[in-house]
Amino acid sequence: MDPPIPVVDPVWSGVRDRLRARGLRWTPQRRTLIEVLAAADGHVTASELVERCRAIDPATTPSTVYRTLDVLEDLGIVRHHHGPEGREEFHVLPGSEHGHLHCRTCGRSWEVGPAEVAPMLDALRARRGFEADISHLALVGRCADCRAAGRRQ
Amino acid sequence: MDPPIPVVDPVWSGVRDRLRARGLRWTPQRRTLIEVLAAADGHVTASELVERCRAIDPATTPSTVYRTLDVLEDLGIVRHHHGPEGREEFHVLPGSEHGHLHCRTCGRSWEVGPAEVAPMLDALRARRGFEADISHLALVGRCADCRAAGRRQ
DNA sequence: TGCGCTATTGCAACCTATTGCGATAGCGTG
DNA sequence: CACGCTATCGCAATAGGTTGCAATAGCGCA
Repeated sequence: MDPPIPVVDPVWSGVRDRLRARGLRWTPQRRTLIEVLAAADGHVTASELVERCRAIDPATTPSTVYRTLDVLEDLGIVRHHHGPEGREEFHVLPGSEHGHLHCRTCGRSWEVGPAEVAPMLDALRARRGFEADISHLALVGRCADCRAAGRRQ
Repeated sequence: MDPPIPVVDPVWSGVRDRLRARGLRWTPQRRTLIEVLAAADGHVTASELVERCRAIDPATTPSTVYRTLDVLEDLGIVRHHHGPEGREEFHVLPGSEHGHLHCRTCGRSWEVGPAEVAPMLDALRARRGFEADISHLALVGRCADCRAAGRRQ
């Protein structure tokens, strides 16, 4: 048993079984990461996750976290996309698929729902047969506030 | 063919003056990078550029290349965006502004012109006031060939 | 419960990219 | 043409991220 995690959320409680069903294993390291992810909200960078895991288990190794994240992405439990600096950012599922807007000037970011990008995705699919993955989409630019304020770069 | 690079292209021949006009300098290291860029076609990663510079001048230092690329981007001579792995890729101007499509399965990439994404950009501008930078756009997904062939990941 | 297969871990080395700093060298000026 | 200001260079150190490999430890099975 694993008492330390009174996981109630069915998404998280099912992870163990989903791993096993694939012949993968449920390890203390993975348990730690799941714990961190369950508490995470919105976007987190990989290094933030490493840090939070270390807060729980100081022995946490970066490589383990990165490899586990790959596994979880395979399972569809997390999604990653590349932030404005090219760093990986993870987004915890469930939740609707969405892309991201990053303001180059102030650094804030927003989510864009499927509806807003659907026309473009449809056009790409129709004209080129290219099926784009919206959850990996990250648009960089300038937000309304920064434009109004005339702020640059 | 390309002889030893008697740069004729006005874009490249003008770089020196554009640098000077800004109080910046024309150095052998920058000349080397310009030479490499002039010969480059399409997209190149930063490390490819470092390597090619080393082929011309073995003493080339990575930091110099990276810093020079920043300067050239300021001048609007190159653009960078983040490839599927999050690595920086540079694109040489001139040429129309465009985004990129990366096939997750086969790794190939294509360019998308302004027309194809304009509707989305317009919608974002109208609804959120967000001015997205198309040249920084990179969409990841699966191309027509891979979809037709039923290839996955 | 004990055994064995093999997924996973942790370490260390490596790669890409960035930054601080003293030394060097463009280039505008006199 | 020499001088001096300062942009740029090269080095070394650092950070984020990845990978190969030997050792460890889940977990299915008898």
